[in-house]
Amino acid sequence: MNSAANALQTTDDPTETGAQQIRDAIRDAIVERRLSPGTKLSESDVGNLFNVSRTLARAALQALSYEGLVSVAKNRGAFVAYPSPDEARQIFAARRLIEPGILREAAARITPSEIQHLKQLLLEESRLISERGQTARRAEIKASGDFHLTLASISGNSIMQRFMDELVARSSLVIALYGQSTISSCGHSEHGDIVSAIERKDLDRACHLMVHHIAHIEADLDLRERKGQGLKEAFDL
Amino acid sequence: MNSAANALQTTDDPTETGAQQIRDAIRDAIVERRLSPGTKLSESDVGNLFNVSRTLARAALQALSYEGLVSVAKNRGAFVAYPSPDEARQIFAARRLIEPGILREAAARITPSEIQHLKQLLLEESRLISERGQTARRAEIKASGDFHLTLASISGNSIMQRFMDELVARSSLVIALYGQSTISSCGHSEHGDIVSAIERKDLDRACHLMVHHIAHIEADLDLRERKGQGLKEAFDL
DNA sequence: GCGCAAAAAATCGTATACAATTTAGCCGTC
DNA sequence: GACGGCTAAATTGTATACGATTTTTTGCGC
Repeated sequence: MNSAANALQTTDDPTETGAQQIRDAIRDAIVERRLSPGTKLSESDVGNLFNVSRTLARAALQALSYEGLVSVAKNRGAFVAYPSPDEARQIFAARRLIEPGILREAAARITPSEIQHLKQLLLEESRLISERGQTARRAEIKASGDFHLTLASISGNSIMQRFMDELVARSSLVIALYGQSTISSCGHSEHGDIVSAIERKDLDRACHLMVHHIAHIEADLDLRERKGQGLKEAFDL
Repeated sequence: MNSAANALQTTDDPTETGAQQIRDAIRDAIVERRLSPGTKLSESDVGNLFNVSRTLARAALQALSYEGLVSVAKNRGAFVAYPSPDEARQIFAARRLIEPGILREAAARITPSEIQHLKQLLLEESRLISERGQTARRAEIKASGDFHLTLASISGNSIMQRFMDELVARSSLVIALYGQSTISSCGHSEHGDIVSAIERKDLDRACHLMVHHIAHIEADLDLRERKGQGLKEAFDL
């Protein structure tokens, strides 16, 4: 039995149905960049990988398509989403639109222990940045997103939290595709600045920092149309 | 053959798979309040109603659960969502957070023909308000939401548009549950005011109006906890 | 060798079948 | 008459089966 199948046993939350576990497993793989954009996810393959029927594999893929992490083409199958530059811009535009509002909500109801939790996240992030190895890189990617998701969770609005879940996950895909700087942590210190501003109750400053932080992430992208991977374009430059 | 099954034939978009058509049909029924919150949607019943297998019925119900219009409990089945007062507050909080941003985006790129389109919507809304009959009421509900969705579409961000789709649909459920005033059109004139402000390029004013408009809708709700329909609470008052 | 048509394989869309769980009814006991 | 457990019916969870569509391979003529 392979490791993917084993992974399912580990999270034996009885309230979660099989398809949901598979969905979560694949989502993690996409967000942590173990699955590249454009990778074909055939229903049979996914089913075999997790030792379940195509029925469950299909349900999981459908779910991921609602989140925009997988694109399914009728009669052609499912693929890890390959966001276009325009989609990428929309994702970051949405984040610039949403996150300041979430930040205000979060700052208004944040407790000292939650501030402590945020600082803990920052520490963890720093630790991962200094570490080397692919495992650390993957954990770092996730940790960077977790900062934004934690703020959303503190805001107390589970609907906005779900929207942010989607946007952060899709951002990870975009960065995998169009990111330039090898150091994905370019914005880590900005996280710290935002926490500081929250602590000082300087909401305007915090929002300002947040908007710029998102803009910085986007500025690190090279959002030029790439026609398929490994085409003529790759050679006759 | 019943009318629901016929309804499927009408929208013969070959790109839409069967489950999607059923999903859309049920969604419309929920948004137009032909299905009440809490109604049980058994997979077999849905399948029979649309003359398809449980497979497709299940897929449609799953899809609706991702949109928050249907809640599915493991091993217990699917029900038309019965949003709690807290959920209702979150929905409107999310709209207050999102819609001003969408409005700014939309106003920045709106064309004269799109302004014309918005005014057309307002006229249509007025017409429906003056008409009587349940059909007109349902159309009015949809038209009222369409105003907000059209703004989202003008904003050009398809991700935010999808978020708004969900929020507007769920708002309709909330109003069905907790709405007080018989006249759901209490906020119609506010739509007109917003368009006027957009036309004058007075963005701040438009946003201000929008936030208050949403607040007005929410203020018309009686967000007190109702324990199930037809419980003791209904008698020993 | 290259292009193109037809056959073969792979993959998806949907229906049906069976297992597992929940719900409802029934009956005996207190 | 109310309560608790047992059985049967209904409903969901998952697997398998089959037809339809797409993709790949094959084979032929040029």
